[in-house]
Amino acid sequence: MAKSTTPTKAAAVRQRGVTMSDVAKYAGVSRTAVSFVLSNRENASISEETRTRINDAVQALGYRPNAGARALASQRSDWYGIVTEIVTAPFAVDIIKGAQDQAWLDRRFLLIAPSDQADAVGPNQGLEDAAIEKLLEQRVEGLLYAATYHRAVHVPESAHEVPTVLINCFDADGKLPSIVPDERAGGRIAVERLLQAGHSRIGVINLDPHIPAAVGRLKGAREALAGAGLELDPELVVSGHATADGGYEAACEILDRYPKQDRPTALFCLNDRMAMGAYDAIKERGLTIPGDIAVIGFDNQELIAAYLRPKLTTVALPFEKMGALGVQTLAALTAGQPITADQQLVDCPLLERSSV
Amino acid sequence: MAKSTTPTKAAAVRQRGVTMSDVAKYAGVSRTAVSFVLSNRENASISEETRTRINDAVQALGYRPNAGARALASQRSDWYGIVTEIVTAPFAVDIIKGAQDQAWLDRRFLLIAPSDQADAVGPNQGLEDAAIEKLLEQRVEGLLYAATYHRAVHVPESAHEVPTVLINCFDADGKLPSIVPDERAGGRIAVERLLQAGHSRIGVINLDPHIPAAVGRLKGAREALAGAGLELDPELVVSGHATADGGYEAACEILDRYPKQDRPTALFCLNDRMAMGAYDAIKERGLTIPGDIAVIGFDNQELIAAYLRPKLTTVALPFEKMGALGVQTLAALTAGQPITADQQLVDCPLLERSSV
DNA sequence: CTCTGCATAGACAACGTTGTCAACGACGGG
DNA sequence: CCCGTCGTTGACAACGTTGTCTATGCAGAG
Repeated sequence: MAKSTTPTKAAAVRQRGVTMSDVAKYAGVSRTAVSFVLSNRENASISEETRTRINDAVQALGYRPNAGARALASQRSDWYGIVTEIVTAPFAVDIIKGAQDQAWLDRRFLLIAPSDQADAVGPNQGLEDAAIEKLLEQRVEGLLYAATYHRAVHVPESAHEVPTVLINCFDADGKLPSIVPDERAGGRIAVERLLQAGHSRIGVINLDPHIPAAVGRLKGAREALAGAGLELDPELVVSGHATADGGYEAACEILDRYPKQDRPTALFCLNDRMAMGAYDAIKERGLTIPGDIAVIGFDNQELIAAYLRPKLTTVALPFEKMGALGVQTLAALTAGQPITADQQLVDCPLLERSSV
Repeated sequence: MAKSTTPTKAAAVRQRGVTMSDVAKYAGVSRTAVSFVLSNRENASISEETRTRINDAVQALGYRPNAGARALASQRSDWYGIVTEIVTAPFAVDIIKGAQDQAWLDRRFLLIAPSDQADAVGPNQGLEDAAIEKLLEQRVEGLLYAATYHRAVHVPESAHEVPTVLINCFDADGKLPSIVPDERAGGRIAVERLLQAGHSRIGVINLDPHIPAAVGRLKGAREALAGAGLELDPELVVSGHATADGGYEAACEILDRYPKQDRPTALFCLNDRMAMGAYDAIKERGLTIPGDIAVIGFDNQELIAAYLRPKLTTVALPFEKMGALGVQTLAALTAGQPITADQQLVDCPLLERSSV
């Protein structure tokens, strides 16, 4: 600390560019000494006194190391890049949050670049390549590639030049490590919850049956039923658009198809928006939730799940955790761990609210 | 373009660090020439042939300029920093999206750093300072400072070292330029819409009356009424928590206080979550929307407004636009425009849906 | 009183650019 | 045939670090 001058004042005085030499001069020591102290290298022997003298000088002058110069000289940067369509379609923002927090803990910086992958091949294919190119120009040490919904992706060639980890998606070419939600376990836990509540005839409002989310969640549902000695009645599985309207229609179909005694007593909706529609269908028929029909969702889209009446019990997608794990994995890779195409599954926790 | 070798192959061959000299050697020209072409400086005279030869070499070698070195040498960087609590509380993500898109257009990079401002002074005050510090170490040319909800903020000292623009908040010390939503015009347009639909007795579900959003929106509401020769009945303004429950309670109070003929025929809810609660209160009383009571919201929180039944007419907060405008303003400042504490107001457009 | 080792200094070469300059060969016009 | 211009070159000094190496002053041990 400079004795009486406030740091503010010193900062104001400073004109562009206090360098290491300035610090050295001010402290009356050599540049070498300053460099040693600042990057506290081990093999250096510096007396406690010089050390504090240098630190004081840093404070007094408001010295700020030039990250670019440092990266240039040391051939390392503290940066990771994340390229994601989440910037353009902010459904899974929590991935960024998780990654950002973890990066911050690791004292690293996240450069966020936009992507318009949206659907694999598109008019904006160029944007994504350009984004990665820009990131590589900044000499990021690794890349994170995140999608808004769980699916296979084709990663641009250039991403292979540095360690790359996929989040909420996986490599169609099977070369890169990825981190995805454990859809199967999620499906299982959802249906187990329904079974535990005494339901044995369970309707499923399915997504497009080809996407990984649907495949996994359904598989989990079957496992749960099998565990109770039951089977999934294919007639009770209805697919619909992944929207409230889609859910509404699917629910109508299931509810109207059977006489009361054969009607399912619970609905497993493969996402919360569809559950929202299902709510309407159920209420419209004068039925109550969860009294007549229990409903369980998937995704935990806060604004929906927490505000529906009754509040929706659902399985959460662990976006934040995936983001954090992505950074950790990347850290391991950049530290030299061999790159494999491992897929890490992250748990989807059940959030109990009031619809079961 | 390399004639037959695919760019892929070339890229794979390349081992860390193709430099400008490599390009020069490959193209059989001088480094100077390459530098001229790549930064296409005006005063250079380079023949078309050399130019293409150099570009080809760049392609063939997969040369990628080192952004750090460039910044070091030219004393300029292509980076802006944005520090925001939006990373931690992703309500207004669209600010980031807008800023990112605009930055991309300007061929600039946005470094996004987290903040926990949450409430001005807190245990995490340090995080924000550290974030700005980190950003300055990267030698960003300007800073954007964004909040999740419109309010006054205290910006850390160090932010004054480079041009700084506030988004969705303004400087409590009145020194920095800011970009905020035009709450007043928004309030006016909302109430005008109700008036236009024939309502003259309008209830207002207010936020905490001290926050800028409430002040501005109410003022706008009064102006609209005045324009129609009416006044705002203070009894019809009820404040509540900014939640669905808060809106529910406030709506109950307004609806139950009067006999049918004196009851307001429309509710202006100062945010969508409160409107969501108001919907419940209205429906509970057997009233219809918009038949018996028209409802208009504010914020346009998509997941709510677009999924309520009937869909909610609301005034949108122009997050994306503010983000973009922030970057544009910053560009002007870094280009040398003098820094003033101007506050730019951005329009809040009315989104017509079905609740009026 | 010399030897050893510690704390520091000073020099220098990288790192990959930008930017400025002086200079050169070739070519066309006068 | 000389001169100016065009297209280009090569040299060099920045930029702010890291990293490595040799030198040096000084204290304490033998």
